[in-house]
Amino acid sequence: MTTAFALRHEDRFAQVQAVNAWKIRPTELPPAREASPVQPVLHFAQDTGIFAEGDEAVSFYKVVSGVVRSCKFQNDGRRHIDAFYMPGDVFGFEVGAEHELSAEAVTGCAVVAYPRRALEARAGEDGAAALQLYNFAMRSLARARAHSQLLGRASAAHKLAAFLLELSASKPTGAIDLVMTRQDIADYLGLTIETVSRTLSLLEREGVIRLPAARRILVTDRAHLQSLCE
Amino acid sequence: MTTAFALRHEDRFAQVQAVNAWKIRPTELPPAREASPVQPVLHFAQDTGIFAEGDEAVSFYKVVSGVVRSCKFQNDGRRHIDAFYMPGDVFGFEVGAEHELSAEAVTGCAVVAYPRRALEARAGEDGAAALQLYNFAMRSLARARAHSQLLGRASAAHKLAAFLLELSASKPTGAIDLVMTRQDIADYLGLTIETVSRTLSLLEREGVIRLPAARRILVTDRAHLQSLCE
DNA sequence: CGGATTGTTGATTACTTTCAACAATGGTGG
DNA sequence: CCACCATTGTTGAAAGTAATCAACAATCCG
Repeated sequence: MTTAFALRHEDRFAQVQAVNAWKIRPTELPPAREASPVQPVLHFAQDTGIFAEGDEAVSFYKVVSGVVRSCKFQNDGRRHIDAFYMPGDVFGFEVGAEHELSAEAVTGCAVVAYPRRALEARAGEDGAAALQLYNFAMRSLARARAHSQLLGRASAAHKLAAFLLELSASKPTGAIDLVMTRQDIADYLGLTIETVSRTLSLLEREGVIRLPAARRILVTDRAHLQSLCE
Repeated sequence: MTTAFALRHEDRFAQVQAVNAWKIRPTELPPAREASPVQPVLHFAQDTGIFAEGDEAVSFYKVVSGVVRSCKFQNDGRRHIDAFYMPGDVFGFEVGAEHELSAEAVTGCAVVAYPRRALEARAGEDGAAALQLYNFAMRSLARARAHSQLLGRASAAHKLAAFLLELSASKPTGAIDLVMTRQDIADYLGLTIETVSRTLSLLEREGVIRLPAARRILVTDRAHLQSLCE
């Protein structure tokens, strides 16, 4: 067990290092003009880091296109995914000077960086801006609470059902195109990839979903899925 | 299983109802003067509700003395405890108009209520006040993230170790006086009371802690406790 | 077409929950 | 002050669920 974890940790670490070597660092970009209402759009290739744990938290980010994950690598080699951010979502909020989580591009994606110092300075003068900042933080808080409740929930089927409902919320057709791997889902739900895979297969056998391809899920019985979340 | 859950749910529900019948509701107090820098202190007896899920979120609260828990009752009868709040902590933040969680007095306690409307209005004018509000929200966010990571962690021993370290952080002597029940701890960590009890006994047998009384824990080997959290 | 990555499935093991009984504690009234 | 009862906590045995180990299938890329 220890060996396996250690190996996984080393693998992951090596991977992260490799990624960092060629990732586009926002801190390497010319500083944004503080007064400019339009911020530059940054592009990140799939599986590249946007910022890493311990980096100075110089900016907030808004997803323009693609999907971002924020995650924490624990010393036992496990990875905890805190959240997936979809277009429109804001991420990278921090209390202190440094990022406590890493953010990585799940798919190729475009994000806008908002310089934190400028934003917080402006909030000190402009109340409306301050309230907006506050509201973004509150939204993150609501999501974090919901995630805690999801992780505290008992069964794997519950977790998967809640996750699928979250993903399909914006898709009335019930067709979900997963952009994340099984490992991503597992790390988000506190499960293993095997359990994720098995549970999806189980849901398919029960007629709740269909899996025409590994990355495509059709929700055929949303009511049943909802009943699993109760 | 369903029956057991249903029963538990009914029991809990009845209990909450009974509690609500005689709890002191902040909304029943005369409205605080908006300009007043000193807010009234509210007192709550042990196990009484401070606010309930669905209540209009009229105030934020700061703990003066005692301990508060915020929790959510799920439809399967389980209770999820989102956080414990100690003196100095602020709770009751909400994005929307209603509380998404309930807050209850773990011990007899005193809290100060800050009228939300007045505070948010003031934040619109006074940038410093707005930033303070923002910082409180951010601190809640950091805690919620840490809690997610705790719940995502695998073993019961890990969870208990992290919980004990959290509690003993402010106690250099290593003596913890628990104010919460095993059920509270279980609902906070996503475990059952039996597992909490067994795991504590296990930690005692391993010489990491001592349990001179049910509600008293002595941390005898903090390093070992920390190694369990990695 | 290989080779690597990603995903699925089976068998076994380990851990937590459940069910059950009992012990300890604390408050109340005789 | 003590006996009693309710609440809270502990422990054991059995059952259930997810993790682990392992093999294999499918997919994607160069």
